[in-house]
Amino acid sequence: MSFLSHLSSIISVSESLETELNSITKQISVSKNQSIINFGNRCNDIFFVEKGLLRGYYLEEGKEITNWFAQEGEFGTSFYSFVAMKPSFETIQSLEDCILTQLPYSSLQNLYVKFPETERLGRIITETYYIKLEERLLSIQFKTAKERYLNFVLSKPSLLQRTSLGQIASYLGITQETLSRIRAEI
Amino acid sequence: MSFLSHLSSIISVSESLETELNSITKQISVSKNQSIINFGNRCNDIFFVEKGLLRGYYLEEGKEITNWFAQEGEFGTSFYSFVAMKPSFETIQSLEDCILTQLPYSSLQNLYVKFPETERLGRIITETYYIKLEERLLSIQFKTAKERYLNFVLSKPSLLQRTSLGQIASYLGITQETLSRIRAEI
DNA sequence: TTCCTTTTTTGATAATTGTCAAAAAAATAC
DNA sequence: GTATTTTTTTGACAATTATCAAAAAAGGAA
Repeated sequence: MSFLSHLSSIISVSESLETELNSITKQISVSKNQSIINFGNRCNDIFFVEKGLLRGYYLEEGKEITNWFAQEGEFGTSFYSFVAMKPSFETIQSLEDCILTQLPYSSLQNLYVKFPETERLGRIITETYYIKLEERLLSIQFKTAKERYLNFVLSKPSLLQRTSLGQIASYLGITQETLSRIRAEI
Repeated sequence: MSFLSHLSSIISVSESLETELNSITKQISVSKNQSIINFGNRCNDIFFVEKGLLRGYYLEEGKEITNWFAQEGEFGTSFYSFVAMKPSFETIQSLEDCILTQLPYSSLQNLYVKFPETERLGRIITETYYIKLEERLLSIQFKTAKERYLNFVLSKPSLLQRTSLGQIASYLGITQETLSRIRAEI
């Protein structure tokens, strides 16, 4: 689903808003395995994935810890950095050749002022992501590694093919070795 | 900090908005150990804690798992239930005698329409809570039980006195016995 | 294809945390 | 103040997951 139709599914997008959105966003192509944002830098943009796959990861004692994946139809950004305009703790990387809709922070802030109905968009999108995050927290807190993996397989089956085991393992909060063993015994 | 001054610290609250807020919210007193929302029911309200302490908890195999605490100046609600208007998975309980500002879902939705600038409030508050949740996720995923407890002591010292060990332990994703041992060795 | 690199699997062992049971301590009620 | 209930601590043991090391498998490049 494209950026505009995604937004249209949440609020009605007037013609003038559509024009404005087209003028402030940019479609960018990113080839596989590029770092779009590096940790330590401010993440000035939010990206909507039209095609491809992004992931955000932290470095924790030299190891890459996947914090999120963003597939087609999802947003990817270093949320803390983007919202607080502080340096990012995470690196955003393309796991495939991507087509992204890029929306800069400042344009979004102006958009909120110029088209107040987009505040609703921002609120609803954030609410949706909050609920997903809460689900994930509970899953990490109270499910076994195996249950979490099975849930991942059910909820994001396509990512199994599109990512590496290590990336999934760290997303689920387990080591790659443990995940490999879990897969062996299923 | 009261509900109104909390909101005023985020956006400028006009006189008419203030009047509206006063008319749609209700100050309620709740004595200690009351269940304000029971799991299985829809959570129709968001509560701002003027005084006292709330917690939200899940029942997981018969055990109470604390999902959040809300102290003075913070909001408490069953977020998923309130936003999605679905039955709540969690129970909200007063841990002390409380004075709460109660804002019903329907009034909030009307407020968003009547005072569009409040969409911004909703967005910013949700963003803030999202960032806190993300921090907590990372802490649970990558910190040891001891590190999480020490971080809790630093970030919410007053809750040590106001809650039980079991409530804190489940909030941190560990058993009460383990937390007791962690405390013994510090 | 063949080599080289990266990813995944497997093995042995250790560390962390959980479970179940009971005792000790603290809080509350009468 | 004493009894009762609740909370916290301690002990013994088990389960889960991590760590370190190495082998096997898979994927890419020339």
